[in-house]
Amino acid sequence: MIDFINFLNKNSKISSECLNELKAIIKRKTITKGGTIINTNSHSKELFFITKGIIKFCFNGDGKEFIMRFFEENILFGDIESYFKNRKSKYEIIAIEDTEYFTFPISEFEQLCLKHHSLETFFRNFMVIANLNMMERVSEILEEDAKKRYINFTNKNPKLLNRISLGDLANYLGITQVSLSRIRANM
Amino acid sequence: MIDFINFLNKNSKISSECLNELKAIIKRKTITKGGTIINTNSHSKELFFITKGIIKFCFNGDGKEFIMRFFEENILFGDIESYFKNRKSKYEIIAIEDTEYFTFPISEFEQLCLKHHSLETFFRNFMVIANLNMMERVSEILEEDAKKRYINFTNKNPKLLNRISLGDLANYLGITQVSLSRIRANM
DNA sequence: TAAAAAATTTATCATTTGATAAAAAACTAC
DNA sequence: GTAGTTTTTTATCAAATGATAAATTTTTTA
Repeated sequence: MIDFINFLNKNSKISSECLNELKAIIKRKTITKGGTIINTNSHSKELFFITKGIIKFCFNGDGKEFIMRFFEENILFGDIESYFKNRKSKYEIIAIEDTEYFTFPISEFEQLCLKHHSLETFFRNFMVIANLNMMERVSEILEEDAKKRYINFTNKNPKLLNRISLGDLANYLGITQVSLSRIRANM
Repeated sequence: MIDFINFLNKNSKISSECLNELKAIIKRKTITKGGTIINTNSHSKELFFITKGIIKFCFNGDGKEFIMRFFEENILFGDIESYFKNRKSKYEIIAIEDTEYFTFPISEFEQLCLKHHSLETFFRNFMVIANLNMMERVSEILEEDAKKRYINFTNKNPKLLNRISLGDLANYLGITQVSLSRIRANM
């Protein structure tokens, strides 16, 4: 649990009392490659912190899969849309490697945020960073064509590259897998 | 200032003491159509709340303009990337109507957040909503072609439509203005 | 290890969008 | 109100990507 605590403390110092209360709501889980952590149409109410493995955070449209983001070790994430809009999940979370993770209910986390100002500050900073990431993703999709986006991804995520299938990468870039294969052939 | 205070109170109740301290850092400003609120390469450190008018939040790539979002009345926003990554702004904020707005420094707002837990909670909720908006934008760009995105925009923003030029809308949708004109011709 | 399954590549044709130029329409300023 | 400016439309051709099918390579499993 050390990694998760370090992650929490990185932005704002969390008291040991708060950490203990956090530990009480955290569960450890594992899932095998290809397994589903949350389903479309489920009501997702948890946050997740991966200690080993990768997942894809994705959704289905007209039979095709689109990937919002990959999450690997030491990142906190969750389907906050489902929780905050109180609706069934549009998204799926699927393990693309055997994955180990911590999970806890957002509602209980929010209760702790109300009690511990420093945790609320952490949560706010966490949302700021999540937002900056999404903004960067929007601006890149608007500005660059698929070839450029592929090159950018390989530069920014050299380590992820070997752990992700071409098809998943294509679904992340927003093009077909055949199209990505063609782009690579013409480089 | 009533509208801004209502906006603040919508998610979490803010004490009158906190509101008074907030009022002390808020300035009222106006800008005429076409005017620039923040420049690329400036160091943006403020949040903004529009009371009248619209702005475009955009950036330039290779001579072309790309629009991340429009902000109209009663929305809080700012170039948080510039502030939180402590770097010169990639983005520009340009008025597309004569615009009146409040503005205050993020750093002083953060100070108040440290002092007033409820304001921190507001800030966190604000970032959650901003993040959900950006996620929705990503998923739409991935899933839909330009024609569908245009139709979606007209459905979701019927009022904005009359206040935005075709060129700006094209820059928001991520296609050329000529392309958008063609799409409309074939409907 | 062999067979089966899955992932990737290659090829062909259709569709969408971009680039460019020019015409038409709408808006602005004097 | 008219000239000038800006915005929008139309047209043509090029480039990028999608859809589909089939071949090839890689991975999985029995």
